[in-house]
This record gives sequence, C-alpha cells and structure tokens, in this order.
Amino acid sequence: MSQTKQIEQKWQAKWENAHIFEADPDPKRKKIMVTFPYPYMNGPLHVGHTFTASRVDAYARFKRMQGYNVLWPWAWHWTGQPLLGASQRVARGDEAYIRVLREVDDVPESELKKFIDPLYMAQYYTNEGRLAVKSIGFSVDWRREFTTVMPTYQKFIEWQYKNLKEKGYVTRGTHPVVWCPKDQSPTGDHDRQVGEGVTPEEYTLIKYKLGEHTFLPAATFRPETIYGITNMWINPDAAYVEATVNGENWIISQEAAEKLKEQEKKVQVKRSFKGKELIGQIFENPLTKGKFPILPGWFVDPKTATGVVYSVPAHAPYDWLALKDLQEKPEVLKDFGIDPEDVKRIKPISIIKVDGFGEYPAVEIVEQMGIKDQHDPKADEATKALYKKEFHSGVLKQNCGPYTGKTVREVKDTLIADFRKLGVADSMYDLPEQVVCRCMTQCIVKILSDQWFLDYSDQQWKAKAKEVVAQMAIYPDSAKQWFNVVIDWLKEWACARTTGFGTPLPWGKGWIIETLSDSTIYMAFYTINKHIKQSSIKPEALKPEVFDYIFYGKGNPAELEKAVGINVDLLEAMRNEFLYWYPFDLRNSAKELVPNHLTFCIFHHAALFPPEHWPKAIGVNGMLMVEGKQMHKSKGNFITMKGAVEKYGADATRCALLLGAEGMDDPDWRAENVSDLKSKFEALCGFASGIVASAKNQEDTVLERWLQSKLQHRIKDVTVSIDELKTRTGLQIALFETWNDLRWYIQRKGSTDAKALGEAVKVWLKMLAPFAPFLCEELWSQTGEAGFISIASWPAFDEAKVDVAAEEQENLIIDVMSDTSNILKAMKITPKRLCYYTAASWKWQVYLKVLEKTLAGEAKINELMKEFAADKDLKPHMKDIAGMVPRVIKALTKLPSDRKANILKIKAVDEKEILQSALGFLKERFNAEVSIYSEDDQKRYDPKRRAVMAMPYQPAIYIE
RNA sequence: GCAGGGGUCGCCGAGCAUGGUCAAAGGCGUAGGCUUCAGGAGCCUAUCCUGCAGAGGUUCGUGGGUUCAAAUCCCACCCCCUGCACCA
Repeated sequence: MSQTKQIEQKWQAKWENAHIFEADPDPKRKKIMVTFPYPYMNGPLHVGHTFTASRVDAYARFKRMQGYNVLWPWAWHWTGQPLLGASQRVARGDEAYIRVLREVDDVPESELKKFIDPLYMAQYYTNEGRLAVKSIGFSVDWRREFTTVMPTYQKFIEWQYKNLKEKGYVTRGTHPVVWCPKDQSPTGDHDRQVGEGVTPEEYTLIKYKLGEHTFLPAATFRPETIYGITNMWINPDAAYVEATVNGENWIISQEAAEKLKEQEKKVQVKRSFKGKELIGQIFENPLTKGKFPILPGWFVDPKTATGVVYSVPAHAPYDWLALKDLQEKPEVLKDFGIDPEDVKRIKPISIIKVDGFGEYPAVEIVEQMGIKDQHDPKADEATKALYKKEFHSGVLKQNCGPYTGKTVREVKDTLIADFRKLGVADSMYDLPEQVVCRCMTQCIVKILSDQWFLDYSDQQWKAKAKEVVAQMAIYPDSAKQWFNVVIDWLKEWACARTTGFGTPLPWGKGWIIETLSDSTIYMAFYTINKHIKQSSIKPEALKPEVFDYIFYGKGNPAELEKAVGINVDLLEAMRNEFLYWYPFDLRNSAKELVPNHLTFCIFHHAALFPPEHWPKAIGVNGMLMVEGKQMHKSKGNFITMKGAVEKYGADATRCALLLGAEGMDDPDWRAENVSDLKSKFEALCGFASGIVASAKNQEDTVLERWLQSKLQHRIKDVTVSIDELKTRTGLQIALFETWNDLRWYIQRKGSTDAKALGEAVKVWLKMLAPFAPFLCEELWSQTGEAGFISIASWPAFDEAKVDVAAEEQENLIIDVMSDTSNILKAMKITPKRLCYYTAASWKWQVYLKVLEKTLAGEAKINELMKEFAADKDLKPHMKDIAGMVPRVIKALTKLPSDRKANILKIKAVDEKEILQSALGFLKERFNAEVSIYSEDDQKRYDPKRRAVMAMPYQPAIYIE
C-alpha cells in the first residue's frame, strides 16, 4: 500500500473513532449547516460530484476550525425513473450498458447479476458511494444519512405535500408531453433514440369555413396573418379525412386525425380522400367573411399539424413562392379545373409594416436572397428571419381590425384568446422534429389530463421566492439575477408521475411525487433524522401533526405523545434540533441545478417556512470537464470519485479540482495536472516535516518579522476567500503564495532552523487543512501538537504582527535585485563586482516631502521647489533637486498606494545597513563581489560616477 | 430562438464592479544553472519583442467610441459553454 493511502486510512479511522464530524446542538456555540444536493444513485459518484462537494467540505472544515458547530449531512436520491430503466437494461441483457457497468463503474460480476433488482442496484451504489465519500475525507455526520425511499423520509414528503396542497400551491390540469404510444408513457430526453431536446409546439388552428357546416382548421404560428390571407394550400397527393372533432365537421390530414385523438379531442373519421378533391373549392374567412380558393401546394406536409395551411404571400416566403409557381406555370392548374387567370389575379395583401421592408416583405426577401422556388433551402432561412423581424418590430396595418397600430408581439396572445372566444380558432400541439423512443416507436404529443402541478406560475409565490433570494447570499453574486430570472420564467411543474420510485402522492392513487419535487426542503429532515434513527421511530408514528410540531411548533407534545407514541422528550429534542440547525447556511451545487432544483428549493422554503428559516446562502459552481470535454460514460472519459482517490490520493484529487475553477467557470480535470499536484504534495511533506524537525532557534530578526507580517496578509486573504466560497483563490494563496513566502525567507535566511519558521509552517498547515486534510493531519501530528488539525483553531489575522518596515526592507532588496538583473540582461554580461550606492540623506528629505504631497494629491513641482529653496540644508543642492523631483514623481506613480503610505509612515531608513545585512545573499545570488557605499561616502569606489543617481528606495548601481 | 455565463501573454487561469499601481498575480509547461551515483524530486533564474545601465515598443475575441489615460467604461459584431421542463 502506498504511503499516501496509509496516511489516508489512518486519519479516516481516527476521525471516525473520535466522532469529530458528528455535530449536536450546542447552545453555547454558533452553528453552520452546509449541504450538498444528494446524488442520484443509478451510478457511482464521479469527479463532478467530487468537485462540488469538495467546495462544501473546504467551507465546512474552515468554519469548523473557526470554532463553529458545523453540520454537514449526506443522503442519497433514489426517487425516479432512471434507476428502474437502468435495472431493466441489465435484466434485458443490454450488452453495451452492461459493459459500461463492468468497465466504467467497476461493478464486480457477482454484483452485476443482482442489478436486475433496481433497489439492489441503488443499494450497491449507495454503499460504494459512502465508502468513496469517506475515503476522500468529507467531514460528514453520517448519523443523519437516508435514502429517499425510506418510509420515514416518505412520511416527511407526505407532510410536505399535504401542506403545499392546503396552501394552494398544488393544482390540477392538463399538459402536453412527448409520448410514446407503445410504452404508454412520456418520453423524456434520456429515453429518446432520436430528437433530443425536441419539445411540443402549439399551433393555432384557424377554422376556415367550407360550406355551412365544415371547417378547414389551418395550422399556424402566426394567427395575426388571418387578415392577409389570399388562398388555402392543400397537398393534392396527401390523404385527408373528414371527421367529427368534438362535434364539429373538420377536414384534416389523416395523420392529424390520429394525433388529435391524443389531445383531448373526440375524433371520429367519417371518410378518407385525396387532397386533390378539395382543390379549386372556395372557402370563407370566418372573421372577415371574405372568400378564397383552395390551391394545390405540394410543399404542404400532411405529417405536420393539420396538413391544412393558409396562404399569406405578403409575409410568408413559402406562400409567395408557391403562388408565384402557380402563376408562372399555369399548366399544372389544368388538372384541377382552375382558371389560371383567377390565380394570376391573386395579389398579396400587406398587413404588417416593418422597418427595412416595403409593401410585401416576403416578396422582397425572396428576391434579396435570390430564392428560386419553394424547394430552395434558403426559403426556410428567409421564413425564420422574416418571422423574427415581423414579430419583434412589425406593426399591424389598418386592415387588421381591432389590432391596428399594435406590434405583433404585443397583440399575439390577446389575439389568440379573442379568436378562441369567437369560436374561430382552436389549437393543437405537434413536434417540430421527429422524435423516436428508445423502443424505436415514433413519438407523438399527448395531452395528459388530471396532472398534478406545483403552481410556480403563481405571482404571489414568485414574489415570495424573490424575497427569499433577496435575503440570502449567493456565491458568486452574479448568479443572483439568474435565480430571479428563473423565478420569473418557471411555469406549472408536473410534480407527479405514474412510474418509478418515490413517495406516493398522499391524495392521488397511482401518482408518485417526482424527483425534482421530493427534494426541495429535505435539508430540514437531516436535523431530525438522527433522532428518528437512534430512537427507531416507526414511520406510522410520523403523522403530519408530528412534523407540524417539529417544524412549526404547532400543537402540544404531551397530547402528541398520546396520539402517536413518541415521547415528549424526544419530540422536544427534535423540535430543538430543528430550531438549532435551521435554516441551512450554505447549499452548493453545479450551475445546471439553478433552473430547477435550487430554485425549487427556494420556492418551497418560501411556501412552507417563515422567513427565519429561509436559506442563508447558495453557492453555484461550474460543470466539470475532463481533458477539455464534457464527462460522459459513453465518451470513455468518465472518472469516478473512487478511481481518482485510488490513483492520485484524496488530497491531490480535492485540490486539483478546487484549483480548476471558481465562480461559474467550468473546471477542467487534467490527469497530468493531478499527478503533478500529487508529487508537489509529496515535496511539500518533505519540506514541511524537515522544517518542523529542525526548528529550534529562537530568533527575532527583521526576517522573522517579515515572515510573520507576510503570513498575516495570507491569513486575511485566505479567510476572506473561503468565506465567499472562492475556494480556488483561497487554495491558491494558502498553497502557493504562502509557500513562496516561506521559500523567500529560507533563501534570505540561509537556514531553516528558526522557531519562527516552524510556527509559520504550522499556520500554513492550518490554512491548508480545509483543502488537503489528510496531509495536514499527518504533518500536524509530526509537529508535536496534540489533537486533530481538523478541529484546531483557524489562524486569526493579527494586525499587531503586521510589520510594514520589515516588508519594505524586503521590497528594497527585491527591487534592487530586479534592477540589477535587468541591467545584466541588457548588458549580456556576467558580473565580477557589484557596487550599490545608497541615497544621501538630503535626498530622503526631498523624497519624503514629494511623497507626502503626492499622497495628498497636491504634488506641484514649482511649489515644491519653492519650499525646498527655503530650506537652509537643501539650498546647496537645488541644482540636483530640480532634476530629482520629476524623477521621484514618476517613480512614485509606479508604486501601489498602500506601499506609498507605508513608506511615508516608516520615514527614512538606513539603506546601507539593510543592503549590508543582505550582502552574503546578494553575493551568492549574482555570484560576484558586492560592495555597498553611501552616496556621501568619500572613499567609495565609483569609477563611472554612478552614485549621484542614487535615490531613496532605488540605490545607484555600478557593475563591472 | 429565449435566458445565464464567458472569450486575457504556449496551456490553465487572476484581473475587470471603484479606468492610471498592468507586460498584466499564481499554477503548469519550456529553457539554463545548482544539488544528486543516476533518474525523479527539490532549489534558483529566465520565459511578448527590442535594448552594451536599471529603458522602450506592441499586446488582453473583432471593429469603432469616450478619456490626458482602457484588459478595465460605452456601442456594434463574431465565437464558445450551460439550461430550456415532467427529466435527473
């Protein structure tokens, strides 16, 4: 076994035995409850889960070290269809799928066989998942664990839905879905062979009249164009039917008749015939009573909507092209007994005024794009472009009745509603593209009736949900408006279905609450599940009144005890535990859950809990990529949590992920980077334990003060970063920046045995502990500290330890070195001797004065000069000062303002002494003799007379 | 199509909200040196271009604009990612 693995197992066991992550209410301590959306158990946990949960764990561990009572619970989502589907595929002997289980999920053969039982499968993945979560070191309180099919959990969900229903958030209605006629069930995206992402579209049917009692329901997305109709198109070769539809006589395509049967229409086909039969007949516009002919249109697809299309050649490119065709090729009309002259007389009717177009936009766009005929693929493009343009900016002309002067966008909805009221319009759904079910059956649209919905359209509910958002923190902040947009956007959500695992709807036989609807407030269940498990509370005892008491404080525990048999103490303990932990303080997930789960969570809290129990914060992060691509089992780039930990170790896995991205950016998992990080950690171990072992010298030179001071900034930055869930920034500073500080100190010091360095390393380990807990525990134990670093106190920023003088001293060295290197680079020489000349004391006087004025924002050269001239000591140097002042001003603009302030505070420093103290270091660095002089030094070696160039914080340099 | 997020020096990625401190953090990679029996690791240095003195020049998706001054503000355009519902 590798050393890493040994260390990991050792600490995992120690944590578990010491129960340090098990959190109970403690009124003396402030609490933090963090949560991660429970993962769905139809497969193993993967690095995507790992990334998101690592952020939660880093936050939890950080808060725990800060002294908070931190609770991080975990559970498993079993609700829904996919688990069933997966199991069925195993049962069916689906080779491809079984191979994935075997090779990607690493399921042993003996277990695989048992996967024909979906619950067994879920239990297997749950067990594996728990081991993985433990092995990566997430600081979870396992006493609260559950799965969503546990009867006790289901009692909780029943309570939730009973409440929602009573409060009026659950409604009943109809809904169009993509439907597989063979499976007799909705066909979700994942169940499709063809047509992923395709959703039903609603057509308006305008019921044109053919004779007194027959309708031609023409399908359109643009019902406003009824005012511009010139004729009807019927495909002469397609099969049509005359049918009674909800008591009316309709003529529609054969396919349409079948479809309408599934859309809450009573359809009775009376006779079938070819479209040809209709050509040449005259129909009536039910609104304007105008009469128009039916013409042959071969482009009409009987498979789309009703197969009946009306023609608006002024605004629809296809219609214009088809009409033009007939007008130019009158011979085809002969077959239908239509007088070509009648067709030639048809003129487009313009009804929409739109910028950039004249009378007949369709005619113009066809000419502009050089579209030849209705078979030209560009016709489709033209249709879309024109539709978009007319919809957004088109204004209806005077011939549009009550809608005149309005934009299409404004009136569309009312217009449809009006037409329906007048009885001239109906509607039907159809799919814009073909959808084929996994079972190879062609899908259709079905309107499900008696569906149960969560009424997310409810304006008051929306308003309340926004209040929840307003009072909480969202990380990153930019996601906040997204939540608000989603709240606006959400409509009724079908919250129950008839198949799959889940909690039966308490009042609806045969309905099961679907996955995204049974996972909205379960964080509250964690708070009490510990008691339910420890006291083996029976599901039957968990009556709604029990939850009412626990969550709302309603009712009397003594009476409850009598009613359900849970004793008063236990009831009160549960109530207290809920009150202690709730609301949760952070919920973090990937951004894909923003438009659904996370927003649902907000809605349900708004509905069911008072403001004091509303979520405190939600974190959102990107979606993990693997080697630059989306991770997919089918793409062969699927990496499990277990696999990653085995290969790279827990700490490297966690940190590689966290260093990948923060905010909503997508992190990229690159195997090479992870192994680099793994070896970096090995180096870190050697580095740190070496220092810890040798720390003995009690010293307090400027270098120790510098190190201490630098460390304070790192502490501050890391603390602020993790607080805002900027885990990437936090880890970067904790790991790399701090490491660089330690290195600089060691270089300058030339030794590693100072106690101060050992102390700094301890602080360093503490800052790293939330990110790389195993390694830090191991090194912590080597420092001789008792107890776990996981619960050691987080380093606090200490203003008193900030030493700006020490920092500026090192800045001086760094600046001098970089100037020297720059010169060497330009000169392309190897130095034998370096001479530094520090500025004369009068220059400091000038420098500080200029600095002071600069900081105050009033650095005027002439005024400064006057002031200097008035000074007896400076008077003799006025010639030099004249040249110096502009140089100083320029140099100061390059300094950050906080450094300027520090320098002013420190006043003059003895640069010669500082450089002298770094003499050995500089010698070694440049591999040359180094001499330090003051500009005032009469005996200085200065053959090129460089010394006069010396400035405060910028000694002159001479190299030979 | 609608909505949200993005395009930065070989790569990954900070910075852009409060324009100057930005040739632009940090990591990775690459090159050179030190250390080492060797490999690895570690440590140091360099890494847009130019420059025989600490300097200058050209960069931050594209094209305009505002300003003494823009990666950062405004406008237009191009490209990429994510979500869009009965499904986790």
